[in-house]
Formats: sequence, C-alpha cells, structure tokens
Amino acid sequence: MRDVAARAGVSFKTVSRVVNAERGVSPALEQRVRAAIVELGFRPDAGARSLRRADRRSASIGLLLEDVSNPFSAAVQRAVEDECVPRDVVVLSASLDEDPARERRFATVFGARNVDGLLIAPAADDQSHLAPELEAGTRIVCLDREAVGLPVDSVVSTNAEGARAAVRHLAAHGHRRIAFLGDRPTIATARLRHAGYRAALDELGLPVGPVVHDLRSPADAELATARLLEAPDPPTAVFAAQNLVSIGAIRALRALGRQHSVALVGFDDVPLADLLAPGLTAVTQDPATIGRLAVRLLLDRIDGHAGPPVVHRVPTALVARGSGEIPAP
Amino acid sequence: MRDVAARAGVSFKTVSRVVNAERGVSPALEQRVRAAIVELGFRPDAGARSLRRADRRSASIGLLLEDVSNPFSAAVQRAVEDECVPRDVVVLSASLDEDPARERRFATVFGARNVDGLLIAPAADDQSHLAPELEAGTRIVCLDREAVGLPVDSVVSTNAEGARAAVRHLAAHGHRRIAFLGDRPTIATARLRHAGYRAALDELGLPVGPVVHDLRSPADAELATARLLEAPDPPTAVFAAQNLVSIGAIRALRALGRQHSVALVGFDDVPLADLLAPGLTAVTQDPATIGRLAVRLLLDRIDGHAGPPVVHRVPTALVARGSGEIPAP
DNA sequence: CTGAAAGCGCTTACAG
DNA sequence: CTGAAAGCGCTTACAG
Repeated sequence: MRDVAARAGVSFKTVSRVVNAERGVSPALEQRVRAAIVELGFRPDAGARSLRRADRRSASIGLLLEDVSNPFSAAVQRAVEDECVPRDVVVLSASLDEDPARERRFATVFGARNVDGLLIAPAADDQSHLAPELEAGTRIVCLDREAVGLPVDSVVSTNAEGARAAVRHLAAHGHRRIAFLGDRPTIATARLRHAGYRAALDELGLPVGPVVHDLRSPADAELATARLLEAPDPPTAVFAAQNLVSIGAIRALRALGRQHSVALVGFDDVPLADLLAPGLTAVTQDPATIGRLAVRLLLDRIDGHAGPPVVHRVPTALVARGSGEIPAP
Repeated sequence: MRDVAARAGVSFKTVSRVVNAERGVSPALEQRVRAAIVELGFRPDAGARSLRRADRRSASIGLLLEDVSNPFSAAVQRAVEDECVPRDVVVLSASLDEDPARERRFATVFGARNVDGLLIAPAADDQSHLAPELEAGTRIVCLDREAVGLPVDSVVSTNAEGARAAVRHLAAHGHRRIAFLGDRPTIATARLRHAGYRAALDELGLPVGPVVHDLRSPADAELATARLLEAPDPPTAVFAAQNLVSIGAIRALRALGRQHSVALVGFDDVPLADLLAPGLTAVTQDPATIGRLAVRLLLDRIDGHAGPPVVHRVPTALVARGSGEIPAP
C-alpha cells in the first residue's frame, strides 16, 4: 500500500480510501491510484485489514461437518458456499467423523483464525464447550442436530416425523412385523428416528419388531439384516434409519435374493436410488435447504441480528420407488 | 496477550515465548503464564501472527475444485483435509463449476487471504493468469487436469490409457461398433479420453463408432444414448467417458429395456455401481490418491522444496461388474 | 478532499 | 533467562 501511494504520489491513506471505495477522493487522484494498483499488482491484505478493523470482522466462517466426502455433508457445504460467495465470505471446512474431540479442536483452531461464525453439525452430545467462543463474539449455528447446552439457532430435519411416515407407509402395505435398523443411539438423530418408529407402531397398535442399533457401516448393516432374515419369524419389512444402513440392507436382501419379497424403506437418500431394482423407497432429507437456511441464520447473526435462539425444522419427504411398496405376504 | 502478561506479571514477550514453545523460559514463569492463559481463555490470533512473521506464512491453503458436492471433488477434498489437519494447516475451498472466471476470482480472493498455497482443479484452458500469484510466493499445484502455461506440478489420472483400456475391453467381448459419449472437448480430460478411444480403435483396426460430444448432464446423455440406439445401425456397445454421462446412458438403456443387451463401460465410477443390474463396468479413478499426492507436493513446495515442475499420473483401473461384459450379438 | 499519527496483536532483532 | 523497541499492512480518529 505504501508502494502504491509512492507510485501514485499520494498518502497511503488515500490508497486505503480507494481500495475501500470510501467517498471523498477526487477523480483525478483515484485515477492515479488505480493505475498504480494495476501497475504494481497490488492486492490488499485481508488479514491486516481484519486486525485493524473496529469490529474485527474477517469475512470468514468455519464449517464443521460430519465428513465432507459424504453426500449429505457435501450438499450442505455446496449450499453454504453458494450463500457465502456473493457476500465475499470465505469458508473454512473440516470433518468431525463423529468425534467430539475434533469438534472441540476445530472450533478452537477456527476461532484462532478469527472466523466471524461457526456452522456446526454437532458430533458431541453437548455444545457447552463452545461457550467461550460464543462469548468471544463468534456466532454459532448448529445444523442436522440440535445444539445442546448452548443458546444458538439450529436447523434440523423432522427426524421423528419422517421415521413415523416410513413406518406408516410400510403398515399401509400390510406389514405388521417391521424391523428397525439404526446407528448408535448416542447420536441424537438416530435416537429421534427410533422414537418415531416406536411412536408409529404404538399409534398403529403394532408390535415392536426386531430392533438393531449401533450399525456404523454398510457392512454392519448387511450382517445384521442377513441375521434377521435368517432367524425364525423374520420381519416382512425393514426400516433402515440411515443411508449407510440402507445400503447394507440392500446388499443383504440382494445376496439372499429377497429384494423383491421383503419391503424396505430407508431414511436419507442414497445416490442413484431410482436406478436400483427395486428402486429404494426413502424418507429424503433436504441438505441444500438445511445448509442454506443455516448459513443465512448465521450471516444474519453476524450482521447483528439479535433475538432468542430458534430451531428450524426442515420437512422430510417420503419418495416411493418400489422397495417400500412390496406388500406383506 | 498483554492481558495475559499483566496477569502473570511478566512482559508480553514472555507470553509470546510460551505460546510458541520457544525455549528459554524458566519453568516458574512458564507455569504462571500458562495459568493466566487458561484463566483468561486467551487464544493467540493467527492473523496477527501471520502478519508479523518474517515468512508471512498463514498455515492455510486454498482448494479450488469443480464442485465440492460431486463425489470426485468431495473425495479429493477429504484427502486434502486429512493431510492438512496433522500439520495445523486450514483449508479454504470453493467450487469452480467449469467457469474460468471463478478460477481467476477465487485465486485472487484466496491470494488476498494470504494462503500459502493453492490446489487447483483447473476450469480455465490456461493457467497463465496465475503467474502473479506464483510470483507473489503462493505455491500452486494443479490436479485432475494438467496446468497449462504455468510452471507448476500437476497430478492427473491416466485419462487416455484408461479410455483405451475401456475400448479394448469392449472389443475383447466381440464389439466392433462402439459409441463414444463425452463431455465438451474443450475440457482437457474429455479430449484425452476421446483421444484414447480413437487410439484404441486404430490399434484394433475397428471403425470409429458414433461419437457424441458436449454432453453436460445426465439428461443430455440420456437423450443422446436413446437417439443412437434408435438410429439405423446402432452401436452394440457404449463408452461413456464421464460419470454423469454414464448415469444418463444407464437411464436410456433401462428405458429402452436394453441394459442387458447393449454393453456399457463408464469412465469414472458412480456410487453404488455394483448394486445396479447389471453392475456398471467402469474405469475408476483414485481421487483420494490424487488429492493426497497433490497436497503433499504442495506442502513440500511451501516448505521450500525446489526443482522443476513434475507431472504425476495416477493409474486408473478397469472394474468389471457386468455391463461391460455383455457380448456382441 | 487529503494526510499524519496511533495502534490492532503479534514476531523480530536486539540489549541486558 | 527476560524485556523494551520497532514494525507487519492495514483502519480509525482526528486535524487541516
């Protein structure tokens, strides 16, 4: 900036004015400054600017997702990016892998980078560890799972309602023995989906079918599904409460040649679900809407929007593609 | 830092020493400083540090991908992140959407953020616009597509070789009329895959089958495939030179009921390819290896590694799953 | 409309 | 082993 000023024959404060499009610079000077900027290839230093600004804003946010390489997280990230780009806000991202320690670590790391806000898909059971960040002025919004122990906005899917819809759909096709396959119940969404499953069965007066928790991979789910189907009194329908679980269930049904006789509804979509045979009936979430809503809430908070924390619930949708419409025998 | 120093009753330089683990601080003082840091919840400011450091390093890199929400880019991103986390390097990412203007823009934006390096899956035909960044000391590595007009390292798949393998595979199953479906030939990888297709046909003495370029979406590819198959003298096999094109081709074959009679090999994998019927035979790339290699090259360069630019070629693999083994009629 | 001074939170270079 | 001074590239607050 000093070099540009020297070249243009003005004070470096005038260069600052031009760079920041402050008014009150004569056209002649502005012309000279712009020419010097181009000649010298000058780029203002965003870090130095942030350091000196009264509000200390950095025009950056941190995005903590479960795993940037899974389709749900990736869709969220893209939606977040699309909101940030037009506002000249950059995004730092990281994957938490369900590890609370990583949640704490990246919150600190990004905090040290002076991000204006943090968008978090929580891995920890409790977000109270983020209180210092919040107090330091970093805005926070949680997505996918509600914040616990921290007064911040959250944007989540209607997990329990979606699970209820899945079970009702299977019951409507005559099923009375419906299995539940889910991830670890320590995960809030897994818990809510299980609760929705139980609630629907209660409402319908159906027995609670076989329930398997703690399925953390397609391989786990494949094994569990195969065991259920080969046990005495097997279920006639399966509710797979997570997308990796759905994939494992599909593999097991295929391996046993039962994909056209045992009904299956998944929670959360899988890629190319419509090209499978049968197509996978799924309760789909809307990661793009979740991401967009969450980042808008965050940017509003950064812009000074006050008010008590809110929880936004983004509706799920049941998409029938074949596997969920297989009738009970 | 001043507050911590006051609290610990030392100069703030001593606090700096403790924070940076510089040696030469007496254990007693270090103890007091650490206590003060905890009590005050002090976090060093990464921006201010970077500003003052002699080397101006920020321990951050920028990652410019085609689209963070597509599986290839997402896998690259995850691999990059996994290399950066243990080194305390943060990653800024952005999607280019095949738009050269976005490539220029994000390079500038991230440059202003003072990233130490830029990892780019090029969208532009030519990277010479990045020369100023390079001159300013920002290290650059290109991935997926080779850098053009810029002396930097690149990490790419063996595109032409992979395409040749696909065509040879189809020919080995008796096909003599093999169609090529591809994306815009302005894209280097699309060009190379087409070249590989042509080369294989030449080697085998086979005629050049119907060729369709400029397919930019599954819908485009579906339409093109349907047209080819309904035209007189249709191909008996299809080489889909990109994953979205493969998806469109699969849809068209399904719609016409030809998925078990027309052979198909795709370039780049699609999710759940093995669960389709028939399974999709594909020339798979290795995005995790590409990402890992590229970021390691970049971090090495940032650490001062000199030497002429290198091009790394990561091998593709042909994975037979059914669709490519359908014999010619 | 323009500029000189101070200072953001740190590291550097130097002195004791 | 410890600290006082200078300064990174900017914005702020103020003076003319």
